[in-house]
Amino acid sequence: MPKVSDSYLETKRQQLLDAAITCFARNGFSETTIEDICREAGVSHGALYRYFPSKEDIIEASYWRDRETMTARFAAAKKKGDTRRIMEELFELYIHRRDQSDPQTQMRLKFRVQLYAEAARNPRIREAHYKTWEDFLESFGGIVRGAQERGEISPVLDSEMVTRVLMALIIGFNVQKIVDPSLDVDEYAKASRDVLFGNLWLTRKKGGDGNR
Amino acid sequence: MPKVSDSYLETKRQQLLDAAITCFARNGFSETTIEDICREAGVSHGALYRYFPSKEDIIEASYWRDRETMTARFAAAKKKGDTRRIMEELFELYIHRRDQSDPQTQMRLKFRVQLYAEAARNPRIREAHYKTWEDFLESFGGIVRGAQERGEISPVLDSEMVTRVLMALIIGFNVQKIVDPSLDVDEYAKASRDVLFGNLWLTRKKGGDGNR
Amino acid sequence: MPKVSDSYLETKRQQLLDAAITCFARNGFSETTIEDICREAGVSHGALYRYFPSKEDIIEASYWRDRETMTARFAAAKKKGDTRRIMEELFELYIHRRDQSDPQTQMRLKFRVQLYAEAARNPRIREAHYKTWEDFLESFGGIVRGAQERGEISPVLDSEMVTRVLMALIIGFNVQKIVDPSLDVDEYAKASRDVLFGNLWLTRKKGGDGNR
Amino acid sequence: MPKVSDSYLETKRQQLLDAAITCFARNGFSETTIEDICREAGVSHGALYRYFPSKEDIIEASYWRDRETMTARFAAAKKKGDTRRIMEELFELYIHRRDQSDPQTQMRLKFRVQLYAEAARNPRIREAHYKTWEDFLESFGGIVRGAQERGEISPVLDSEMVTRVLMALIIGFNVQKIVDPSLDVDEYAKASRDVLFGNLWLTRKKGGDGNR
DNA sequence: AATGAATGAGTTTTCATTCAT
DNA sequence: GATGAATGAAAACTCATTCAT
Repeated sequence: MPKVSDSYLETKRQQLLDAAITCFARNGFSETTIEDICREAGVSHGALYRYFPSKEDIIEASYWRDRETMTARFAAAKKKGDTRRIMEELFELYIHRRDQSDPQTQMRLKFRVQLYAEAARNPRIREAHYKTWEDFLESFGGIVRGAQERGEISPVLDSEMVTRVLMALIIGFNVQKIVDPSLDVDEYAKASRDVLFGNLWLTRKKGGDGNR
Repeated sequence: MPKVSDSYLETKRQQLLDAAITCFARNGFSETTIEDICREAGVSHGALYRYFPSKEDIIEASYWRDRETMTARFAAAKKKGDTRRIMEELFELYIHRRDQSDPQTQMRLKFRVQLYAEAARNPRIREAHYKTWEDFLESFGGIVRGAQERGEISPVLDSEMVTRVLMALIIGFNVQKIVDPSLDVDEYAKASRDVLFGNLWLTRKKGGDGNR
Repeated sequence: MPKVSDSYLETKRQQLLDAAITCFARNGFSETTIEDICREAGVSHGALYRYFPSKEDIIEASYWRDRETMTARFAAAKKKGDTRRIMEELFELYIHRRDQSDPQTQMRLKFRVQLYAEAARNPRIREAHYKTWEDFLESFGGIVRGAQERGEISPVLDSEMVTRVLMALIIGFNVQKIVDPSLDVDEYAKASRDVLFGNLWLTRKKGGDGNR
Repeated sequence: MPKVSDSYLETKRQQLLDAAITCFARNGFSETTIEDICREAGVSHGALYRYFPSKEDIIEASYWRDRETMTARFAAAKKKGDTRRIMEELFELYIHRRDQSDPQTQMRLKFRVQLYAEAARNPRIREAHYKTWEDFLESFGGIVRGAQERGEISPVLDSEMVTRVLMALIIGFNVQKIVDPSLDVDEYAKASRDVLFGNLWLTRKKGGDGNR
């Protein structure tokens, strides 16, 4: 038996995880069987167990596999110019505005909604998620704080909470897109920007209330 | 036992649904067994099948049971004064600001996140959700349109999309609260209001961009 | 609570048995639920258990209920004139030639086929059946023996076996009628009589072989 | 275990069917559990479901498995010489005269009686049975018609109905043998032949009645 | 390394029977 | 006497995991 190269093993592992993500997105974690994943990946039962010791581990590994994509995108976005541009860029990236019609994109959105639910009952996933979001809050919060220091963003606002609002806009889009796939990403993005950039209200009576 | 009153049967049915919602919130739909629900409700599984023909039906009925609470709250909120008040009120209601520490509230939030995931794979739940949200978009959209006519809200904004942004803020809070239960509802609500009421940016350069 | 009359109880019992026979004929013993019988009879679960201690007892009682009909018919047939007439009469009666199109008749045939199968696994039913057929073999065997003494039927034949052949013609019709409901009872009866009365073969070469 | 040969799988399937037939013969279709079959075959119930998708399918497959034996025997019998010989041969074969004491034979008879009952409520089994018997009626009916053309059998008789009478003698024996296992196959076969070959009645007065 | 046959714990569901009212 | 709510044992079937080849 020849020892196969590590890269071969790694590639196969990634393929299995991609198959798993596809299945999990389609049918949720619990309703996806090992059989489903093997069929999707075109391997046998036994083979899968050489790469992952249990279904539980596949679920967790699929989380990290998906996260790779996300963090890579964020790192790229951070290099963009000013805060407003970064915010727009991020939004752009996370709701996949440019490739909304791509089935892969739809699938990823579904996968993430499954993750939200899984986080509610699976401590490992919850903790992983927690860590990821903590990092994001820290990282993006820093950008907000920079903007506050430069006098662009109101200093009375909590930078973490502002980040959370941005995240909510992304998460909330994902969920709504699943319930109504006809939801137009561009229209949503436009309305989100209008709200974020203060173009919602014409009148400003009692406008300061919220901040005091 | 002999023939009992209809109200007894109805009460029992509601108790079973409440037990089901508790279990579903705790462990998701698929990972909750009929046995779990019966244990929670303190009945035998044979008894449960007198009230619901299948697990699938319990899932759907639990959706409608939860929806009752939501729509009742919304109807009450609508009676409030001006648009801004309604918006605040709604937000207040849906993120349960007043009873955040109540275990029931936490449980309901979890239940709804499970529903989002279930909607992604269960057509019945997706359609029910779709209908509910369609009604809400229509209803709250009307309030926004009223505000636009009165010159409070910018007429260039799409009333439905504004509603969707509001919904996203609620949904996104739910999801984040689950991953990080220490997330403070008041701080989040304050940041959300600031964003909604245009207090995010101090500078207004290129302020019209968002609407172009 | 007034004591109801015995005849009321007896009538109700018979009604329950008739409902049971209908259900058993339709779906077999095992596949018929107590619920089915109660629905057919229009009574509640609990009521049925006042009349029969268990499903097993209903099965056995249904056997005896059906047997009543059969023995009554046989007693009547026996009074007919000569052997050949009795044989024809019997045949007539058991395959219900006169009321073949009656749904009740079809149902009874089906019920009896279920009984044959039940006898194979249920000692109580097998023994009851055994006793009934033993009586019939004895009774009809006597008629055959009478005919043998009078020189009508060949004395070398075993009277019991001749009876068994007659029974086989009846049982075999029942079974075939179930598999093919279009099977015509008159044509079958005619062919049976032809065979019984020796009109099958024109040639009689080696005719004595069978008796050797 | 790795991929095993197709013949291994086929053999195992046949073993499972033979185990199923044994159980069905012993206890009927409905009263036989999957567990019973697995115990009889010495496999786990998980294994059984690799070969058959449902109990329903096992029932149907057991029908075809049993039919193989029957049709093989009939094909052999058909090669025998003249009609009378074929008729005797067939009779011989179907009532298993030569191996009456073999437990396997007893079991097969019981299995067939269960099939008769199952045909009454299971359309798949009824239709399969119908087809099998239709083929037999056609095939054996041809032999009868041949004998009629050669002047051996009365031309006024319907060849199909004559076949049905023969089938009834076989079916009726099966059923009676189950209720009374001491029923002697040789004595029954002898009486049957006597009847078939016209040795029942000595007197022929009114002998033609049956045919008019 | 891969295969897929086998296992058995666990799931949903049914149903005969009991018994409080 | 009748009702029907409740029980719980048992059934069919699924599926993660193991392991012989």
